[in-house]
Amino acid sequence: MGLKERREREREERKRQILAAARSLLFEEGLQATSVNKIARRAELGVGTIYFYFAGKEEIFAALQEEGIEVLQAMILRDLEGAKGPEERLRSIARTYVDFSREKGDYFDIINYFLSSPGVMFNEDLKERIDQRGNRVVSLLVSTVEAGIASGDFRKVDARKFAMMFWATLHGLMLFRKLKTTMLRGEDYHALVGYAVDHLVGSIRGESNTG
Amino acid sequence: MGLKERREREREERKRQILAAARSLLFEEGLQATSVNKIARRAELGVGTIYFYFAGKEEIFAALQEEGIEVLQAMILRDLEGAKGPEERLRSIARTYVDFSREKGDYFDIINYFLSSPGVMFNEDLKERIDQRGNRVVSLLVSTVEAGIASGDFRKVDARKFAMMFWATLHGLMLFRKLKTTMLRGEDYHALVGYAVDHLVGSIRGESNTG
Amino acid sequence: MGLKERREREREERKRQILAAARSLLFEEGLQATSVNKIARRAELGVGTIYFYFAGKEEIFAALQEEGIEVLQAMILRDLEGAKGPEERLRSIARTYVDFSREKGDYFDIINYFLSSPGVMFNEDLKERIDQRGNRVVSLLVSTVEAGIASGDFRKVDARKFAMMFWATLHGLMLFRKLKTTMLRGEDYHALVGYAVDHLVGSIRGESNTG
Amino acid sequence: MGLKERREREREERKRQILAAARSLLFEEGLQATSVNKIARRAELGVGTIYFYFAGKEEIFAALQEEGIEVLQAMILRDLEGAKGPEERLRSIARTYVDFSREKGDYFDIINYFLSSPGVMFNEDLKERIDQRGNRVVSLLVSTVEAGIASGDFRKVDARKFAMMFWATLHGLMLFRKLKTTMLRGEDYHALVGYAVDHLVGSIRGESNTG
DNA sequence: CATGAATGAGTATTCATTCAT
DNA sequence: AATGAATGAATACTCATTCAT
Repeated sequence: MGLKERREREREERKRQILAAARSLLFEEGLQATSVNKIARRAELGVGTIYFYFAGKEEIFAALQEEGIEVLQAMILRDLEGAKGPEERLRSIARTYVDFSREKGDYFDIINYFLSSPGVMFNEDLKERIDQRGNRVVSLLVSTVEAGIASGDFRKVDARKFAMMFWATLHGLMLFRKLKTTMLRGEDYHALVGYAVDHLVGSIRGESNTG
Repeated sequence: MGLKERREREREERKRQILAAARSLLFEEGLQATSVNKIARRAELGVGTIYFYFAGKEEIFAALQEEGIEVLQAMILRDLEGAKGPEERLRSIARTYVDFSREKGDYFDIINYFLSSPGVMFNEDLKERIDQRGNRVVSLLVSTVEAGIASGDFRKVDARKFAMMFWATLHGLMLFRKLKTTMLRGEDYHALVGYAVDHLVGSIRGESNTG
Repeated sequence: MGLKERREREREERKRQILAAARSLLFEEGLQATSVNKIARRAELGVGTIYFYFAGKEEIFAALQEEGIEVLQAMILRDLEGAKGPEERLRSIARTYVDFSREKGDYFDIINYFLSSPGVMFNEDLKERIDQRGNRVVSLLVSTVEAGIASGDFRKVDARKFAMMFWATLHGLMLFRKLKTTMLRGEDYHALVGYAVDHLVGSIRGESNTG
Repeated sequence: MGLKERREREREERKRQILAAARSLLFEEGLQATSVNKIARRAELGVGTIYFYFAGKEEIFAALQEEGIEVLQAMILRDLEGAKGPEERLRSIARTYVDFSREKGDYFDIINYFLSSPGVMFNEDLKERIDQRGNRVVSLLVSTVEAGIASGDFRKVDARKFAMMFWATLHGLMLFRKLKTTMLRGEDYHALVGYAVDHLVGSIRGESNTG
């Protein structure tokens, strides 16, 4: 069994090595320019080897997506530290998502890639993992909302549904960043995002706090 | 001058013919599989001819996007007819966007394509046109909100900002449809959308109606 | 006959217009990027019109080559003004060719294009004109040499052959400019050109002057 | 390690195969008509395979240029065998370059292609190799001149600079072959080349021999 | 005279994936 | 377990030229 374990460990090691290559390419050249051949070259591995560890290109990207979600989670947690009170926490998460989409644009792109590509489908394993990681992030939102409800800061909303909606709004707005030069020309994009967050946060504030 | 006019008309005719080919390909094979060569083949035209009428692939897609926005607008207007009152109108628009993203998925995809691809940029003319069409749709949202404010049904919010946020939320949620099999597994996607619309509509309802 | 003349004049006018467009393209985008369609667009003429005035692309380029040769001639004459004595005149011409190849690189390129392309052949008319212009430039060299011979500054060489050789050397050296980063790496290209001119000039200096 | 060696050998084999196809195309259809797709078809290989062995079109051409330089070198060495004395050796090299440009015109063209195309640049490796091969040929000239100087046949000139100039003159004159039907019409091209060689050789002949 | 629509073979290059070794 | 050679369809786009009007 020691053998089996070692095998397993080596396997994980190799996967990490491949992902490191893929990640550096992603950040250096962007999603589109990141091909399997390039990954192999950078990882100093044969192309075939890549396919031994990953079922295909999408799976590598999916792994990168996982990473991205983890990075996002870490950023949220980090920023959450200084945030006092449910409302401030909600705002903090929003702010972090905005930062994430700007500073870790390639991770954001890859998340958006899977969200936007109708064709791409994961296998069950992958689904499971994405599911978990994603939910962990959403959970941060959910529990923030729940905490607010418990403390009376927020109204009794369906915390999970609200969280999903909150995220959808943010994600949509991040895509709208591109409209800065067209539909949002002359308008203040940053103010729009601020408005949306204000509005959504305000929309669940407990009545006692509204007055 | 009759000649010039005829030329112009024929030119428009050809463009329509090319767009028809592009559109049918888009709907049959999807965005990704729609290439300039295929469009030319289907239109029974030389590839060069395509480039005589359109500056490049993106311009064809942009035209298709315009179409998509117009289709969306028409759908919204059609559905709006039966809707009485600002609130019901807002809900109607949301419902229509959901329908649009499902029934005219390829048009939705192409709109999302331009929203999601950081690299792609339009020339000024195109920007202008997209701008106008897009704003026309957003205007439907804006004026609905304004009407609601005027009638006292809605609170005095920034109508345009709220409209953009409303659209962002819907757009984000439409992308989340893909999560049905992962993060939203076991949850009711439809109910989520319903919840979001309810929440947003509720969030601007005039205080008199809230109680 | 007044009509005929007017026709002729208008025809020349149009050709000039086309060449102006071609020339500006040549200098802005280079030889390779200059296509007939682009020329037509810039000249605000139909493509067909271009073909009414020029037999084809090569003919336009040939006309540009003529221009280039004329520019070269003008430069040589201008620079020759200050040059006293046959030897200094010869050096002046050499210097001018070097300047021409650097400052009017696109004209140089087009001359080299016809010199280098084995396939391209002119019609008789064109041949005649190129012939004349080219000879006019070579004549400047020839007569400089002849003057030197007459004055005793130069030995009694075959003036025309020497002139052709002189030009061939210069032209070859201009092409070698590209070797600066390879074969001539670490060597002084400018000094090489200087050496060559010195050597050739020295090689025909009359014995009385050599001492 | 036997495997690695075999791989390497096979790799070289394939490259040779591709170059054979490219070479035969070059000689049959000329430089311009030689495209990567045609090379692939002739080599009975997929296009992608070509790119597996060569970084791109220019690299194939560069390899062909190397070949050409080697062919030239071989020709020079072969012809040099019968040549006695520095002067005769210099003349021999000149004669060979003339023959090379006529008999191996396509190799000459490809050498001229890299000399004439301002845009095309090699990578460092390629530079190095071209550098070496080119210098090997120039060395033949240089050492011939040096031998002449040592023997007192030639004056004490800068051997390398003279050699480069000598080559430049020859190369320029080879390009002028095209002028046979225009500027050199009625003149004896062959005599011009002969004159140039005579002149250049004479120009470095030691004084004792001049009288 | 002038137009400009139409062509379609052509360009270099990329790509994810397979499979025999 | 690992390799890397091979594929070939696919990509967007260009071009000189023709010809009916």
